[in-house]
Amino acid sequence: MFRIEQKMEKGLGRAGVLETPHGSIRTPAFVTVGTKATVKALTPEQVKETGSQVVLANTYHLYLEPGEKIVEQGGGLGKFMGWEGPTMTDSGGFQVFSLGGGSVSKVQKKHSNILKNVGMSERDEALSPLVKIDEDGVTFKSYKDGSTHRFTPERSIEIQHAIGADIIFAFDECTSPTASYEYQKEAMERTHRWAARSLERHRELKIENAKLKNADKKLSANSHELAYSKGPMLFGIVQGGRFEDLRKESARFMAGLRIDGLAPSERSEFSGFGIGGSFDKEDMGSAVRWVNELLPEEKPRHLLGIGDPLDLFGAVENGCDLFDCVAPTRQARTGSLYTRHGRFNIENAKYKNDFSPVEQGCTCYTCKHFTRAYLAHLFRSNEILANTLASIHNVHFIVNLVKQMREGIITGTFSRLKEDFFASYKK
RNA sequence: GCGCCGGUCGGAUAGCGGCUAUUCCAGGAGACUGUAAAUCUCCGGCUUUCGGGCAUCGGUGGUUCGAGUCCACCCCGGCGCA
Repeated sequence: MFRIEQKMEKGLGRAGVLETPHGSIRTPAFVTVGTKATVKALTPEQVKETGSQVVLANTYHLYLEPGEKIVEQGGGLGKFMGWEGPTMTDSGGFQVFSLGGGSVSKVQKKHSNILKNVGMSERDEALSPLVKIDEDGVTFKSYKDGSTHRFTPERSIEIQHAIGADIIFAFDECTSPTASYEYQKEAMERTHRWAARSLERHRELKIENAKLKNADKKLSANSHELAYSKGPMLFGIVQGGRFEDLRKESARFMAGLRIDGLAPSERSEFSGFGIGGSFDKEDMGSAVRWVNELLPEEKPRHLLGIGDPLDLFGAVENGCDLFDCVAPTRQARTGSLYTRHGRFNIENAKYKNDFSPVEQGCTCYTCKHFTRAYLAHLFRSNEILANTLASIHNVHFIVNLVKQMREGIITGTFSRLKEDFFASYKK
């Protein structure tokens, strides 16, 4: 299922291949985000042309609209959205944070003011308008109409099975970076209990599904195992915030979690791991290392929600295989474009008459056909093509940056790639 | 020439005697890390010792403790009548 092709000589980085029913993913890989079963502003064909191998959608959004049953009836996530490659769904755990009020980034720069307010966050979250957490699960108020909905680990897994992605995630609580140690620990332990429940429900659904298939096709007992082995891969999510002991505790827990069934084939454990929650910008790499040193080497690791170019280097060399992030697409739509010299805002006055491409030498469709002046015009006149062309460039940039890191690992030139990039990329 | 209506930031507007002149657009800049995001924030006259201070509603006078708001005249625009 996951095969390591090449390991870095020093560091935890590795290049591998993750097999899914919808094709293989060559890792490290950037996963393009398509929350509502669409990568905003892009057709699946355009997504493919950026080099994206896999798309991640969101359980909570699809549950609210159009409803997981519709996606299921539509043939599952990939077929429904017209994407032929591998797919993933996030569990909805991130919405515990993002709908939890406040406008705090989950990645914090050290010494930022927000960290000085430690202790307020539990209260903030408790008082938040859209989310309420208890031991059993989370009560959400729909961001669309204010109606109340409830997610438990079991429910999230059921919905994800219905949505039908190749890789799904355990239901977790993504905490705020302002959370105190005490709260972070409490939330992490709850996430561990939810992980066990996610895994158990996942196992049940796979058995049910296998029995259904067997009954249908009158297959032999032997093929029971075959059918059972299909179905989505479930990744557990390591939490623990920015605290080393919690991160390590969480990694050990997730790595060791397994549920025994009646038959050996019914034993269940995670197929891979997500690394979630909040980080300090400055030592994200080491936070990831704490975790990856403890996770089993032979399983893939997905660093959730990280996509800043500089962060990606640190994560790759510390053993992460997959990344997803809304930044390339969101920033594209707000006029912020990546180049190897840094990011710039195409709406700035100086680009009105700049007839060079977004990035010299870039091979993306946008750079091959259009100028900065044209994009600036599209953005200023609010034309929807602006979003498309900008998204094509940004996604292409990030996807190919990670692809270059993969090649760097294979050819032993990762360090030089990193040095060169850090030298030219201005934050 | 007479009558009516109107003149508030680059444009469009709110304001019917009292606090810091409203909002939208355009303009300038910034933010964005598992998407409540084609979103959000800030700026916009002069001056400052960075606490603030001083201006400002076509113009000039006036009434009033206090005027963008009321009055008079003037300037400009629109409409109507000659």
